[in-house]
Amino acid sequence: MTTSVRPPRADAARNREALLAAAEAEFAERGIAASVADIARRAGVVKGTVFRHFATKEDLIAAIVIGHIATLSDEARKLLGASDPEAALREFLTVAADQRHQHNLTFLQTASAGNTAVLAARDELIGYIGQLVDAARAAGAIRADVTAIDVFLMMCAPIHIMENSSDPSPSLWQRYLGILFDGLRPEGASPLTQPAPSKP
Amino acid sequence: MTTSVRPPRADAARNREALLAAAEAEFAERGIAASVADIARRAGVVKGTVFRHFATKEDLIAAIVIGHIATLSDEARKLLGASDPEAALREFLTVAADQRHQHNLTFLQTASAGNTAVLAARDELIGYIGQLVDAARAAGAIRADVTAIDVFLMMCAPIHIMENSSDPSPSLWQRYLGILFDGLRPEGASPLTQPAPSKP
Amino acid sequence: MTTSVRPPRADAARNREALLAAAEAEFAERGIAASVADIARRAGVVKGTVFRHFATKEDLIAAIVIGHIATLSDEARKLLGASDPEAALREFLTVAADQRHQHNLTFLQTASAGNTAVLAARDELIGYIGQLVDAARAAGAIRADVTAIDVFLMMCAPIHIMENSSDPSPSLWQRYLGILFDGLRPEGASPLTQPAPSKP
Amino acid sequence: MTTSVRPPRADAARNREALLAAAEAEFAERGIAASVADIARRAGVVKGTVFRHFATKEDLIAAIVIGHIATLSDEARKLLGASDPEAALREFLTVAADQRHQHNLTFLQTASAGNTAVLAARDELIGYIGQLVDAARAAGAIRADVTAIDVFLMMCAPIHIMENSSDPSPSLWQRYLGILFDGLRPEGASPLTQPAPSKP
DNA sequence: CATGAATGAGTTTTCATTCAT
DNA sequence: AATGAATGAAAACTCATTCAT
Repeated sequence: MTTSVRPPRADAARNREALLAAAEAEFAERGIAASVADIARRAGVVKGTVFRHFATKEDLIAAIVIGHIATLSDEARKLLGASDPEAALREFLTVAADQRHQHNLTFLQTASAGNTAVLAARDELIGYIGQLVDAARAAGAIRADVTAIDVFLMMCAPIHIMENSSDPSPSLWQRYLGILFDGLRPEGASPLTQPAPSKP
Repeated sequence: MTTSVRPPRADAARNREALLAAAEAEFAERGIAASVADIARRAGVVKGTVFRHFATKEDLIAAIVIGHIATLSDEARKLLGASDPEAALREFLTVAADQRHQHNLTFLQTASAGNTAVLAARDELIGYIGQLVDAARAAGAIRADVTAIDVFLMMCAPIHIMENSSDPSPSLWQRYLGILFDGLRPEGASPLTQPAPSKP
Repeated sequence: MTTSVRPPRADAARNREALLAAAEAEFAERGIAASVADIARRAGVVKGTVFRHFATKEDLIAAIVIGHIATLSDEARKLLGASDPEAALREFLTVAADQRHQHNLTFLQTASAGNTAVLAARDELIGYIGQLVDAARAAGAIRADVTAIDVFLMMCAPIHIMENSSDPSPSLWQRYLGILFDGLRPEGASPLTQPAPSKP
Repeated sequence: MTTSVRPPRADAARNREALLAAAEAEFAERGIAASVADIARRAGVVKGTVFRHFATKEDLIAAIVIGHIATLSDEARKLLGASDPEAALREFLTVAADQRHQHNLTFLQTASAGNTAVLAARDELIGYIGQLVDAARAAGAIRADVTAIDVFLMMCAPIHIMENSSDPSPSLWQRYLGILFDGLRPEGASPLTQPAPSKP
């Protein structure tokens, strides 16, 4: 019976959440240089406890990244039934960029690159993106030669572009999302010399 | 006649070049975490020699970045007189992305963000880009609302997009440069909600 | 009853003591140039452990200095109730010089000059010295124009004088303490041109 | 014929003086941590040149110390014929402390302990001090049991005492020279338990 | 004689991770 | 399950000294 009460689990779960939140905050403030010790302190636990929950600093990063990807998957799923497929795709990209911007964590992506759990979450997200893209393409809202993988790969570009600026206005990414989205539309699309990637 | 003066300088200059090359290689392989010790070893010198040439790891990074920016400035200057302004701008973006791709060093940009020498080189480059952009705009090849700073900030986007892929084909960036450039063209351009940044 | 709690603490406390002892020994042998690595080796721990106990080399030095000052404060407090105030002050200066001599650490004083914890301990000590001085002055045993701060500042002088000798006899400092103490006594005291310092 | 002109020597001598001056200034500003490189830069020469003149950093320090000792020897010699032996001794101690204070170099003493050239200069100085002391003792101006070596060893004490203060007034040392000198006078002198050192 | 580049050992400090309690 | 002390490898940077030119 897994329904039997196990109070310690509640504590552990709370610690896990506290750690994820603390880690996000520390990484946002101090970049990849955030230390496990600082994260533990911020979460109100001791260093050893971090490693009980996440075998490795990399695992902790992966858990954060997976959380963000899952949020995006949820968002994409919600948008699947939308009546305007173009608006739905645009909304998804807006939400994705906004999330990346608010949790200034693009660098964590790199740090969790090969992690298999991240890859699985990513593939799930790409599935949802595929459905958004297919609907938009069917509605003539985006060019024919653009794929789900393309959109997934381009998802963070507005934030990356913005990060090249020394002192950007906080919503500057919207400008570049606009330009990018125009590039995705069928009007004025010129043929692409490179084929779409088969794997993300 | 000046070639006969100060032979030791030749050695020092050779070391400097070797260090820059070794540093680029190490940074490309191991990211920003590449250590000065490894760079020294690769260049065949001792750690202390690195610091004789570059007072700080950051200075070394800045020297690399400045080198790349200077190369791009040269390229842009060469393209200023081109007869086809659209092709010239596209060629510049192609060269820029190709350079970034061959020396997988986008992250060094971030690491040298505040460096004043880098800023100066950057501003010079933006000046040249501005001339390319003005010419292209005058020729009706790009949308009216796009500025030199926009182009500068977007320059690395194709590489960043490509880097999100686990196993990209080596010329995948060309695909995204194509999409991006389509976004820069006047056909099908939709109004941008965010104003252009006034400073890079 | 509290002695049975937290055995690991005992280990840590032992390490802390070992580190302080090792640091004193190394500093005595090699001066301020003694390295943290050597101190760790001597204490039988690893370098990292030093920094777990003392965040900084300076903190370690401060801990040593504070320990010595505290010992002197204890000594001074004990002497407060003595029946012969002159003997009490002389005894205090003797103990102080002897301590300084046995742990040849006058230079650590300089190295921990600005440390606030050291300053607090110092001020406490000066308070006790003040009481010894007042009692001695009231008994006519020392000149009227000498203050607690004077005595505190002069405390190490016998050791400094002795250290100027290449090969002193181990109790040579007593000779100079004698001369100094004669200078503090009312007999033959000539007026001082400089006022007493208001702060140590 | 050593009288033949050797212009290069003039340069070398000038460099030597510049180095000594620069070294004194650097040591005064940055303590024993002053680096040979900084000294060279300040003297307007290159690091290698420092080592041509002084085989070792220690040798450079020794040269400075010897210079100061020689100045004191000159001063002592001048005072030998003074009519008031007490005033002469007091003047010598005043000049000595003032010199130590103006060139805040007590720490160099320690760093050049053991150097044979320094020892020789020191012994010469002690000889002159001996004559001053003998004259003062003959005049009844100082206690019978005090020797030249005592005076030599005590010479820097006023400065050391003053250096224990965090923020001393610049002439505070005069206060402690006064107290110390009172200790050297015959009035109120109590017997010393330790014999005078036979060697400095 | 001077130059200044190279050396290499050394410094303090940081940090992810392990492990006894 | 949590604690927090210990580990040990690594990092950036400094400096007195040597030596080819």
